[in-house]
Amino acid sequence: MRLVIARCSVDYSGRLTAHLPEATRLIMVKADGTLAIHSDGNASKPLNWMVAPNVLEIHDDRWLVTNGKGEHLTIWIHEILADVTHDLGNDPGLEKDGVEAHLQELLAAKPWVLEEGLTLIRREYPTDIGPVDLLCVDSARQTVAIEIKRRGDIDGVEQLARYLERLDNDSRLAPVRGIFAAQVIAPQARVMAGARGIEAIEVDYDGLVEAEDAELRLFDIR
Amino acid sequence: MRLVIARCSVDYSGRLTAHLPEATRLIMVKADGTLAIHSDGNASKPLNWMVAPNVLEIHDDRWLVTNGKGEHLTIWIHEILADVTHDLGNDPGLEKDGVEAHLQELLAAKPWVLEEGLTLIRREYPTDIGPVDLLCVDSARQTVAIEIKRRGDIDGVEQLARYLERLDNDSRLAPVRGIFAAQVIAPQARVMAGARGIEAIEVDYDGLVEAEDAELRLFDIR
DNA sequence: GACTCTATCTCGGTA
DNA sequence: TACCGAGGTAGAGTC
Repeated sequence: MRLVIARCSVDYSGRLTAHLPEATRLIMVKADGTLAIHSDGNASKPLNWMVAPNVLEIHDDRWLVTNGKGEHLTIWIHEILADVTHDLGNDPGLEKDGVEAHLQELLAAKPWVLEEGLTLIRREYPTDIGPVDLLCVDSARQTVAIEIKRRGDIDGVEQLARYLERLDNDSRLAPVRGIFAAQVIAPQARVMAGARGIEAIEVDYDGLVEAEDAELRLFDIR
Repeated sequence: MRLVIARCSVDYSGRLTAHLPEATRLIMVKADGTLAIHSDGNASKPLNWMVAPNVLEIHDDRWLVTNGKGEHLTIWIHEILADVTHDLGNDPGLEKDGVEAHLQELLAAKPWVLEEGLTLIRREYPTDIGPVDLLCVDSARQTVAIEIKRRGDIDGVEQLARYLERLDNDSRLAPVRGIFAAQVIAPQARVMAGARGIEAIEVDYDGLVEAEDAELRLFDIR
């Protein structure tokens, strides 16, 4: 990683056109070629950037960065105040927990947690406006579409309502009812779900994880 | 701005929990307190961060960052390889051009680009759930509500559908039909628009800009 | 301060 | 590769 502190001005042209007047800034160039220009305040995001893959041409008075999509960035270098390079090596990367994907996995494995007798048909059931998180059948053999969110807001309920509208057009599945599952459901989302005849269920994520761990321990004593 | 290169491991807990195994990384601390941890590749975004306002406590073996929302970040410092501070001063900031507002301007000036015979009534026509981008009349004197996006997605179609519902309650305007205009329209949005009787039109932004430039040159020879 | 909407969104997944 | 949805979205504007 190369870190340059420089007085510079910048022009970007691509998805929009933008200009940065002269000031002192940090130019960060990563090993893969990704370049970012940071100021010292007023934003955690860079002022300008160019992601890899790109081509960096370094001239005395300016740096030119171009990519294959017709975007180009010109950094006019007025004065270099510092210029250091460090080899950071490969990064093992971030380990996340507590995201929607994991919640979907847990509920796909045990849909009956949401309602006694639910059986999974498939995850990511495709419709022509996008995939439904889970498609199930209930104990009375009615089709149930399930939308899963970490945080249950109004737009999630609307998303599920749209899926239900599409699925009801499929005579093999209709009539389809909906379940909106989330760790936390906002009051407005609950109201909206009620108005649409959709059941809103809060899920105990930590409880599910614990239950999963307990089951694992049954087979694999550690 | 303080730049530290260090071997470190990181734990974040807040909106999710995440862990970074030990590796060499850049820790960037901006003047306002915003902190970001960058690896050397595979991402333009920081691996972890904490935006201002926050509190940074520096100990020998670890840095603790906390904010008022119950999030906390722990950086375990194993070895510091570099540590420099630069005063960058205030940044004059970015000047942008070419966003949705500009597209709305261009179409307000020439609604007939979307459909022969369209005439503008007004921009940002108010309804009780928010302003419609453009309200027009067509050659048959029917009212037309137009929603403009840079990228046309399903939620934009829904937004326009809600406006149409409101506008149709106004007997001076009804019946009102809708046009959904965007530089690019997603297939799902196209399906949804079809289902709602809304016309979806992709707009050639660059072409409009060129046409505008050409017209300017007619009056103002440069 | 809370809410809404945009974004050079970024990023990861999948067809 | 292109498309699609999620995000610790961030950030700007409005009420």
